[in-house]
Amino acid sequence: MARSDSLEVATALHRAAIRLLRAVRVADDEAGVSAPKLSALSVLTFGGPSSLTALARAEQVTAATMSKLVSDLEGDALVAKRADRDDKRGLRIEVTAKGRALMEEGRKRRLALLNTRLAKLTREERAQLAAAAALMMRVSEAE
Amino acid sequence: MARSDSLEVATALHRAAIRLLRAVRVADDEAGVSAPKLSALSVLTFGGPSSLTALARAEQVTAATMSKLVSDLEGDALVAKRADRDDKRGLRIEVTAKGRALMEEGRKRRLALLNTRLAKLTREERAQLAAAAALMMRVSEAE
DNA sequence: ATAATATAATTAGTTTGACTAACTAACTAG
DNA sequence: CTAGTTAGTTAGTCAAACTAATTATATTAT
Repeated sequence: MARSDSLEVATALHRAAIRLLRAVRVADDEAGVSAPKLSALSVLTFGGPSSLTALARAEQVTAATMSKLVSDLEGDALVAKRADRDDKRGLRIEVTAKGRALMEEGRKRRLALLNTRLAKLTREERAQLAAAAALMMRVSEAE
Repeated sequence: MARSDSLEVATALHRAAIRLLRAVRVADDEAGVSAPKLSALSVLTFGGPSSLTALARAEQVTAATMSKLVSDLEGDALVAKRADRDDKRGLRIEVTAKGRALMEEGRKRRLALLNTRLAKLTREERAQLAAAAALMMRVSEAE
């Protein structure tokens, strides 16, 4: 890997991301909540309550897409929608205790699948992946 | 990142992979061929002709899913299906010249989007991402 | 040799998550 | 106060994933 040329890196990362997601989908299916939903729950858990628009932006999807996701989550009592105090158009979406529990559950299931595989890597390789994940987030950010 | 604990790494990678794919989807949409299709084309280009089952396994999807993808690709003349010489049930799926060209085109478009962002990283960081991509492929492999 | 089983690919039908477009309600500037 | 903007929803479409069922061919066992 002498040059670390952008085209190669982009392609390799793209393929690797596709594979990784397909590999963990199995575990996510078992959790009963899909990856996008777990991701949204995770944002709400670690980032706190949020408006729909902000959540959509954080997850890089349209408001319409997020509206549906949140409705589904609400239907399963994993999040609660409350009216914004100041802006009557606005929502304050927050995770419920059940949602938090299920997110942790999902994380654990995902781990159960990935753990065996990550365990085969060295400590250094895992650290490398962790660092790469941070870089990927930066690279994926909007301009 | 003192501990590089598997749960954290798994979660971070998962989220990073989701984000990255959503970020590049924009470019892939422009290419006229979706990420899964480009991925299959890429496998066929670099790995050579393949049966449907083998291709499905390589892409970690069911045969039914791959059958549809390949049919669509065939409809656009990006791949050709030929009967296997030895096994009349089997297919020999190969990329056409058009398919190869389009795959390169897709790669370039993806690059146009990611290039600006990857360019902001240092050479070392890009190398780190390239190495991470290889690790992700290993981690995503079936047992 | 033939019957049973397994494998390759396809088809039908469902689900999920993504999109755009069109809408209502509410806030904000001029 | 009316224009325009912003927040969220709804309807309708599409692609990609799944399972289950079907057809055709191969393989294995009796």
